[in-house]
Amino acid sequence: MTITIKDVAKQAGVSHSTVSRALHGSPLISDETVERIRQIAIDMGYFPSAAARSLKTNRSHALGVIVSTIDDPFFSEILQGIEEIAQEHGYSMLMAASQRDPEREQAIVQDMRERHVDGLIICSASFSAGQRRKLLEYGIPIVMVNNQAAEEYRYSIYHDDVDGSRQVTRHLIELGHKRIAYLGNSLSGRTTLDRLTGFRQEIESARLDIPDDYIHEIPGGRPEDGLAALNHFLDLSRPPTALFCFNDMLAIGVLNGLQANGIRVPEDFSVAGFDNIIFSAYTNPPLTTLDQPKHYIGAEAARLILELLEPVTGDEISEQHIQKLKGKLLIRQSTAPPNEARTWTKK
Amino acid sequence: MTITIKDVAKQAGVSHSTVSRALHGSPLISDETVERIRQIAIDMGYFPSAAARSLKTNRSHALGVIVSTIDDPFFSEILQGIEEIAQEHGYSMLMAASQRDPEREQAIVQDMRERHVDGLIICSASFSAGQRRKLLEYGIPIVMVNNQAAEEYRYSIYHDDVDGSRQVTRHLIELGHKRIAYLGNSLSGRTTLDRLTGFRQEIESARLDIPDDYIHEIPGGRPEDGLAALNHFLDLSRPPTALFCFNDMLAIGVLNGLQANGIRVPEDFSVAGFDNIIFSAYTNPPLTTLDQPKHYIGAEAARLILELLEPVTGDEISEQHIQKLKGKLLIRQSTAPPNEARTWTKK
DNA sequence: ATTACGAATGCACACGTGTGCAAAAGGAAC
DNA sequence: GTTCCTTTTGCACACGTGTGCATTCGTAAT
Repeated sequence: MTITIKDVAKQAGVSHSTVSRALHGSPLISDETVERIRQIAIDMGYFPSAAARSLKTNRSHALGVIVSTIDDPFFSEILQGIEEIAQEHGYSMLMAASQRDPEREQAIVQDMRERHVDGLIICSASFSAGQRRKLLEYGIPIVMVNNQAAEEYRYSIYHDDVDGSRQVTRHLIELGHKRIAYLGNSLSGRTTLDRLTGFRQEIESARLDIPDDYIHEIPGGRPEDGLAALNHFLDLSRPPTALFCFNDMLAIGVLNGLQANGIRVPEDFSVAGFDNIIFSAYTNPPLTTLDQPKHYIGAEAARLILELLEPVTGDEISEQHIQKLKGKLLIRQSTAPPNEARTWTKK
Repeated sequence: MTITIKDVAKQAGVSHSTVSRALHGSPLISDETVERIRQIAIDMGYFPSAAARSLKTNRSHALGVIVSTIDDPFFSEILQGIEEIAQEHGYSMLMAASQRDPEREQAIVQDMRERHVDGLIICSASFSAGQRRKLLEYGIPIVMVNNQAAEEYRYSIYHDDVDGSRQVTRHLIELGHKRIAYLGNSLSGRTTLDRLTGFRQEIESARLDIPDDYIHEIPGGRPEDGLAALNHFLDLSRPPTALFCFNDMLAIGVLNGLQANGIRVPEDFSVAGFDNIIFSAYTNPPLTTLDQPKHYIGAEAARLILELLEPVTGDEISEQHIQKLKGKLLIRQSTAPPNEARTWTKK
């Protein structure tokens, strides 16, 4: 038996409207009645029904979060940032993973609409344009995080991948490397393209000449993918002396493969990653990478969407808010000046 | 303007009840009307309001998931397992992180009640008995995952940590180690105790004698904690030859610290972990650990709670369902026979 | 005593859906 | 045509809240 606002009203000898107002701290109700009703409500163990409230107010006080996959340490940290801010502001988090499957994506969007989430944060590199249109049409505020079509949305938070990539590449060049390769993840859409662009810009401005097969893209971004992709570079007649990986997970796999082949890092070969996930500080050797402010990105996304929902008076909500965050190069021990003499042979 | 069931009814020239029934495939409505109404609903872009439905039916079709922290690769994989099953059955996932903070925990429980989640999965080593009582009293089905008080709940899925721990310890003993230490995480409540128990059982049955300071507990389970804790063991006058860590993250930190001290693994020192998180295959050397079926644990938890909500006819729901899953020892390269002669000195 | 007025409270409806029950419609049998 | 049964549909209420408006009460001013 759920106990409702009416039960409290009966107990207090007032109407249910009075109770409703009292619990909301309406100035229409005298302080003493407010206190009296509050106490009775607590004593009776009353708690409001989110469903009823939502039905009446058209607000769910819930944020939808769509992610491509949960068990990726990169997204995890973003999620953590989102969750903290949401909870702090009394919002709940409805989470779903699309697994890059269009059907799932559609089902999720449908569900978010039915559940009337107040706002939506999408942390997925790719997201169907059709679904996006549906959501906009329906008028639900969306904040995109690190999306490939970031500028096409009104509200978007993303990391400046071009800049980050240039920082890493410049670092490798400054170490003296001339044969630098890039390993991308083709599933990541524009993210990998941006990083490739930054890479190319620096290569070009240093007037280096990079053969086509120094740029290699694979459909995946996990350690095992990096491990498998390493052979492509090692098998080249003139292999690179440094490899810049799309993300840390790939880099971790690469480090592993190099180790297995007896190739010393960084003496014989330099490796750099991107993201600075928690483990990159503990690889052997610790990984040079770009520290992307993941937690902050998540928190900012949450703050932005909340701002859209509850505009602070005086604070103008701009028509468009696109925030581009810059990361910081983190030099650890996986990069060093090149050893021009090839000292290793593939096992 | 949201379009409702009534709008559809008007358009179709029937009453809203007919529409409601048609959309639910009620046998009371003729097939042709069902089809006609379905089509109209689609054309008008109608979609039901979860709030209204939930208010009326007292079911939210949402599962609550409480986790102590999101950005832990161990929990991530469990979450992934839960999400897949939930989505498959048309349930949404309401997620919240307690951060081991009692206040947050209470706020979350309150919120889950208000939102009327149909069932709750709690993946948190510790969970306040008070909150638990509240939830039970309110009649909301709970499945505990890897909780320290697993047997006190009616429904619980957990990993047999004692058994797993024995497998790991036995492995170390069989390698010939006699000076084996255990590094625990005091924040993990019974989980660490179980692993310690398993450890002790094997030590005892092998008639080994372990000094008290070979057992060390710290309040944390991340790489940096393991790194910091390593000194405790290295500073002993008679240090161990093998260290069994509460989890892989600690072990990763330990490996790092050993590396920094120039202590070779596994030649000079053996290290074993627990959980088999994704990175433990890529440490240097790859980590010997206990493979806990994380994804499966999550999926089973979701299946169990769904079974409680939608009992399959004929399938008796037992009064209590406690599932104890066993993991498998995964021998990699971080463990080897001991080197009795101490070959290293702490830096 | 009457009027005026502000403070406090209750009435009644709405939000969008589901469902028991009555009613209507359509045949079929007499 | 009447009766009876089956199939299909509509009426009306309920779920738990929030809120505009009317109402009541108490008090002060006239």
